[in-house]
This record gives sequence, C-alpha cells and structure tokens, in this order.
Amino acid sequence: MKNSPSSEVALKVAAVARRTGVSVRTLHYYEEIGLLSPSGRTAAGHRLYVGREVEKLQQIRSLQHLGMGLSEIAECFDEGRVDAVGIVRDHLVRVREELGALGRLEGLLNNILSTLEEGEHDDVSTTETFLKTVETITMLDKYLTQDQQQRLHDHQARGAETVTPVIQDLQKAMDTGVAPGSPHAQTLVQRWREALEEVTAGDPAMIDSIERMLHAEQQARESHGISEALFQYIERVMTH
Amino acid sequence: MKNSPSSEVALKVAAVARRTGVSVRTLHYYEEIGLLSPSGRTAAGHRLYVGREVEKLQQIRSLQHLGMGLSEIAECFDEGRVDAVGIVRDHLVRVREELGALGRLEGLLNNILSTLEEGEHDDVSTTETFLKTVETITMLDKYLTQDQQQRLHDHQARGAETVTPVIQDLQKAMDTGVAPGSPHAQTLVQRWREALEEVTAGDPAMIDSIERMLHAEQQARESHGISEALFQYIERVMTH
DNA sequence: CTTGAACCTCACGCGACGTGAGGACCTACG
DNA sequence: CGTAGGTCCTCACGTCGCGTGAGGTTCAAG
Repeated sequence: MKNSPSSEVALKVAAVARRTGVSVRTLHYYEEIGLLSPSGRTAAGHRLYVGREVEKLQQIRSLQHLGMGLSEIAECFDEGRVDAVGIVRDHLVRVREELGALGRLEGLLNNILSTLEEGEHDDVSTTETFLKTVETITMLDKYLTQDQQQRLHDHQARGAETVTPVIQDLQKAMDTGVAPGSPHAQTLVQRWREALEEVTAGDPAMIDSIERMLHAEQQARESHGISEALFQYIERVMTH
Repeated sequence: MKNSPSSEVALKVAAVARRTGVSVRTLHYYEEIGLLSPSGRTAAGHRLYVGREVEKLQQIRSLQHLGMGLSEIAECFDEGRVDAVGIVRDHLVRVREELGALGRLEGLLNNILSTLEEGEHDDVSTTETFLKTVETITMLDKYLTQDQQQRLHDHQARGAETVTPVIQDLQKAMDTGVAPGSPHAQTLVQRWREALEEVTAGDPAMIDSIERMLHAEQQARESHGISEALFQYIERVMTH
C-alpha cells in the first residue's frame, strides 16, 4: 500500500546523507549546480529523493572518487551515450601524469632531505641554508634528470677536488689578463672539460645541460664560486 | 655609478615577472597576503624590487614547487630558524601518502578499463553500463585490497560457472519453502561456501570481506542476481 | 503548548591566483 | 605640444567543492 508507484519511500536530506555518506550541504550544492535535483518537495519545501536519485548520487560519488570534476560528471549524465572507454582512458592518462610528477617530487624531496642531513652535522641548520639547499636542488631538477642528479651526487666528492682548483686557476688567469686564445688558457679550459667529464661520468648530454644551467642560472655559478665575468671568460676561451 | 648601494638596479613588476616566470598578478597577490612586499615604490606608486626580493621570490617558488602552501612558506620566512629536516620529512610523508592514493586510483581505473573493454564486444557501451561498472568497481575497492580484487578477477571466469547455478538452486529452495535447518538447504550452503572458496583462492579474510559487502551493499547482491530476501535466507541457513 | 531536531534560504570563506574594468603614467614619434 | 601604445595602478568578481554559520520555518513527540 505504502509502496504505490507514485511514492516509493521518498527520503529527506538527512536520510539520504546518512545512507550515502555525503553532507546535507552537498545535496544542496548539487541541486544548486543542476547536477542532482530532488525528485520533489513537500508542501513545506523539504527536499524529497526517491531511489533513482539516491542511485544517481552514488554514481556521482563513484565518478568523483575517480578524480573527475563535477562538471565532467554532469556531462556524462547529460549526453545520452558516452564514450566510457575514452573517458576512463583519458582520465587514466591524467592520473599517470600526476603519478609521474609526484614520483619526481618524491625524488626531489629525498635529495633535499639527504643533502640537509649530510650538512646537519658540521653546519648550523639555519633558514638560509635550508632555502639555499631547496633552491639549488630545485634548480638542478630543472636541468637534469633524476639519474643524472644521482650521478652528480655520487661523483661530487671526488669531483669537487678536481673542479675547485680548476676554477681558482681560471679566475687567476682572467685576473692576470691571460688572452682567451693563449695556450695557457686553452690548457685550463681543457682541464675544466676533463673535470666536467669526471663529475658527469662522461655523459655528453649531461655536460651540455650543466653548461646551459651555468649559463642561465646565477645561483648555479654562485654555488661553485664562479662569477658571471668568469663564466663569460670561459665561454670566450671555449669558442676559440 | 648606477650601482650605488642604495639603488642596486630596482626592477618593476614586468621585469621581475619575466625573470622569475611568475605573473604580475602573483606579485600583487604576494604583497596582498604579506608574503613578499616590494622594496619600494616610485613616486607614481609603481612597485620596485631589488635583488634581495627577487631572490626571495625564487625561494618562494622553489618551496611552492615542493607542494608547500603559501602560508607554510610564510612561516619559514617569519621564524628565524626552521626545522628544515622536519619540514621536509613531514612533507615527504604527505607526498608518499598521495602517491599511495594515486597508485590505488590507477589500479582502480585499470580495473574499470579492462572490465569495460571486455564487455565492449558483446554489450552496447551505454551510459548506464558505464556507470554500473564504475559503481561496482568502486564498491569492490571499498571492501577488497588490490590483490584480492586481482584474484577475484582471475578466478571470475571459472568461478561464475560455479557460483551462478548455486544461486539459482538457492533461489529455488527459498521459493519452494525449504526449511533453513533442512539437510538440503545445508548442502546448498555448503556448495555456496565452496564456490566462494574457489573465487577467493581460499583466502578466509577475503571471504569475510565479500560476505560483509554482500550484506551491506545492494549493488553487490544485485550484480549477481541475489535479492535481499535470498541473502537473508542464506544467512539464516548459515546460522544453523 | 512547548521543545528540540531537522529543514529551509542566504551568504561568506577557503587557496592561489586569472581576468577583466577603468584609469594614471611613461616613452617616443610626428 | 599632442597623441598613441605600452606599462603601471587599484578594485573586484570568478574559479571548485563544498564547510560553516546566521536567522527563520516546520515537524514529531511529550
């Protein structure tokens, strides 16, 4: 009797909310944006939902669980038929991209963390060193792939011993006005190149990236004590 | 001369924006929330930024790149010293959680996709079947772990042959009024249990989860043609 | 008749800006 | 000297998916 076809157990907001785990406000909102309207209203204006709407609500939540936006979901219901496989595939692509980005971010954070932990013993962990570290690692990330960064990190200890004196010698050469075309300058740049090959484990693409980075980012030069003038000097010597 | 200490190359908004890759509006916004104020203004009110501010801006962007919110970033600058390692570690935890969630989501989407592709040949790919599939898979996800779902999927083909007739026989038994305590009913439920063991590869925790799911979710019962009354009948037989 | 729970309709808040509107300023060219 | 076009300024609303009140009506029970 009470299940006559015209009124099959209409539920009010709180009941629907409890059943489906959404909030009352959410139901209001869905109506507001035209996504899910109640089947009817009581004389007093209270919203009433029948089974069909509750079902639709669950489907909405399912799609949302997949990370789809409400407007996208609305489209699914509006259009009579949908390219389901296409939607899911597209969405999968987006999720995979996000996964990749997050994975890279995790690597980045790990790098920062290990760098910070290494320096924690001898250095005071101030705001500045923190920010410097973050900035440096972030910058590295812009130019080098994860494994290149790893290689750089691995060879850094031995590399630093080679690189630092070369830079000092180059600085001295520039200060004393050694001509870019002179044999001495050429020898120094040759040593510079060899040092780069050492820290990059001989990866030419990586050397290229590092040179582009040194060219573009002051931070990168600064962290190795290379002034802008010095780098320009190096570039002039190399073009000879 | 033009680099006197009091005015070292002040930049206007557009210049800063170009150098750092942010928008003019972003600079306005950062000032609005008190994160980064310009070093000064021209007589006409144009914002001026010197090197120190530009540097800070880059640091802000670095931290943001790590996924930190602007309020969090502001705290880093406000407090004299920061627990850098702590911040990064906490953040890493959050990122890993997100990674996990996203990974699970990817699995979910893969399940949906394969299910949809399987059904694509014999079934018309309508909005309804799409939504049904999504709902079902989402629900499965609420009760079963990824590998349990995988096992269910693997054994589904053989399992369906076993499960479906059992359900039909149980339905018939209920319809003809077989008593829950009768030997016939017990035999049927025994077959039901065996079928469950087959599709779950004998994982008792998984059987438990599936029974909870069938108990709570109408959708789950429906998709295997089990009415509410029938499941209650099964439960009654099992308590004997 | 009253009380408390559930319902209603505004309407602001978040986070990190995008995107105009409408006006003032700067630089160069005629 | 005027004007054209680029750059700058300050509001101020829109985004997305609701949360969180405020202030008022209705419902079910005692």
